[in-house]
Amino acid sequence: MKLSEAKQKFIDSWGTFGTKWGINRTMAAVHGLLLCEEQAISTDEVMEKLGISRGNANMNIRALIDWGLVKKVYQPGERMEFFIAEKDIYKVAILITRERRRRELEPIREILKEVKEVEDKTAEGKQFKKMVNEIDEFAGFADNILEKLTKTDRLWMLKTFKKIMS
Amino acid sequence: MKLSEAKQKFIDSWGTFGTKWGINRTMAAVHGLLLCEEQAISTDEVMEKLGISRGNANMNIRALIDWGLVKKVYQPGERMEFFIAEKDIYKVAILITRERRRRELEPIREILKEVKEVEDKTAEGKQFKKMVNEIDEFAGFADNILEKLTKTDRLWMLKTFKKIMS
DNA sequence: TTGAATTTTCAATAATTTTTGAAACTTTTA
DNA sequence: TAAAAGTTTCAAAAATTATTGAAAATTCAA
Repeated sequence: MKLSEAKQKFIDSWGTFGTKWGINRTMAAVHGLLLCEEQAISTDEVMEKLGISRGNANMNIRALIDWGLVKKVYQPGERMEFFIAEKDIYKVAILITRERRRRELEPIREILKEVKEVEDKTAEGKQFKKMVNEIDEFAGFADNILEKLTKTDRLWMLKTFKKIMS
Repeated sequence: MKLSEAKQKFIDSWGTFGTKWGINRTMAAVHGLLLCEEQAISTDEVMEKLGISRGNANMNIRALIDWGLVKKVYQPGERMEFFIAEKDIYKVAILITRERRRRELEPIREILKEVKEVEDKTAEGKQFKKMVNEIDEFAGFADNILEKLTKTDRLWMLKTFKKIMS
């Protein structure tokens, strides 16, 4: 396999992978492209390499910046903005996990908290409360782990891994 | 909040939550509904309670069965099929994690394995390989943890939790 | 067997999500 | 300050994904 072919395959797959994680295909493809590029590249290069419009490129680059996965850099003498991806995959994983926790776990916990307060003494009501409580307890468990995981560094992660495996 | 209102809110939110996890809204809503029901219910009840068509109800119930989240049961004297959800939230989490690992992590690892084999001695090629290798190493780390997590039970999970937190 | 009850399939339609591209806006240079 | 260079916005269009509903297939009781 040639390098250009391998890069293409990686970028496409990263895009497809993104869709399964609730991220849109193009955002993930832009991320994949930037992971492949050692140097910062411009919006025009992203547009050209992925064959997408300026608006689309701009929006998805901004989204990646919001997630903390991409940084804006300026080239000396250049007026244009250039972009570079965080390459440390542990940091990438932490950033993604942190954002997903915030966007997915927190909202559901709020809902669970609300519906737990239901006033109902019937058997049906008790069963519902029990079910909701168990989900919330589990969500708390997951939340704690994710918080620890995302507040830490590679070393802690490796240590934890060893602990778990022992 | 009344019980019916709380259930409705829970079901709707579970549906929305699903969309963020790459599951379609209706599949998650059917799951939410079944989590609320102590007894097994029929396709017709699912259709009626969620206001969806027979085809839609059928497809999403089958999908939930594929994931192992729902079981088909027969009521004595009834020809119709009834469905009941797994209520143990730890088991639910394990089933979902197992399925997502299979659908999301495995395919990307296969791609990484392929693109790692690129023949290229240039600096650019080396950098690409290094990047892909790091991702694959991390994916392996995640894979191991998920495998352990999903091959085990609630007790192991709690023990692990304590280990991590200490 | 037969046929009524039930489940499944899938082409057509609807709903949702993504993308485009040009206008508006902002920043920088001359 | 003017205008060129670059960035952002967003309504309309395109693409994708989900849903319907009726026909086909299956199951089961008689």
